Amino acid sequence: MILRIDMASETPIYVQLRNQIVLGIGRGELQLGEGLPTVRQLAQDIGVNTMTVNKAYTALKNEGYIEIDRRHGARVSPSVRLSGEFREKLEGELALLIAESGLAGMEKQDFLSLCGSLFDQMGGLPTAALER
Amino acid sequence: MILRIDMASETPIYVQLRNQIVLGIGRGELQLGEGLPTVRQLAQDIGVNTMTVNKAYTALKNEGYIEIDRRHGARVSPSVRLSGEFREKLEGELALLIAESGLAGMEKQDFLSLCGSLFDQMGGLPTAALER
DNA sequence: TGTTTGTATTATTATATATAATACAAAAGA
DNA sequence: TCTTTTGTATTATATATAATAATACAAACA
Repeated sequence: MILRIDMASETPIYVQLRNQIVLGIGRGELQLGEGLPTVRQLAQDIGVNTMTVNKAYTALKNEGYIEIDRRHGARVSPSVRLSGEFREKLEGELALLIAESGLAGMEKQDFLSLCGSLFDQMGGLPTAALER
Repeated sequence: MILRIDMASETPIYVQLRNQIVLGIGRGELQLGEGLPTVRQLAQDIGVNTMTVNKAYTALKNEGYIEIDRRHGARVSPSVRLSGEFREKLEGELALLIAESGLAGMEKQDFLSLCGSLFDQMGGLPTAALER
């Protein structure tokens, strides 16, 4: 899996790492149960400190995306989580994106089409087979 | 318009202000061309520094949401903008939200319904009348 | 017994955020 | 003209976050 880190971005490196890995799981580029690189390996590959990678891994672990075992390192969690607070976060961020999109001249149907298209690109989702 | 600022949030106050105002414009709570409070007034109302409010206003101005005139203060921009870079930002943030939603067990149709519902709540959008 | 794993610790640097206290130019209105 | 109000600029300070560096440690393996 290819990790794209923008050192000039205002988004912290560990957040970029966390986001890229969530995207990788969602797209199916990272299989459920698959092992992730060690913190030292990944830190060396992208040229950052080990603690920066560790911070991303710790965030992913706390959110339930990965499991960390001192024996095998980090691996994608074989199951998914259903956080109650996630719904509120989702609605808040979606409302802002939709307000911005509408004010930028985007039509409702175009927005929904884009969402549907992006959803279809997620090959690693457990509900992908149930899509109607 | 009611501004909800969470002083304990990790999101900077000026970003919260910026987001709330964008949402207000999108929902129609702030009419196009309507005047915003002065930086001193708003700063006093919510109990923050004037430069914090100024930072939010400057961001909104640079994004094209508001216009600032030393005579009348800040007012909602009567027209909308079509930034080319916005599309990339939108797709990136949407892809991440969709990956998280799918991994949380949310189905595609539920996500699209939520988006449609949020879109309908935006009463201030110039395309609202064209909705099919 | 070494090696590798995630993790903890301590220190340092840089940047972002927010506040405080002023100050200034431009425009409006009395 | 004078005063007020506007956004904005400046300088300083305090705090928090982010990232790095250099180690160190316990747990689990081969």
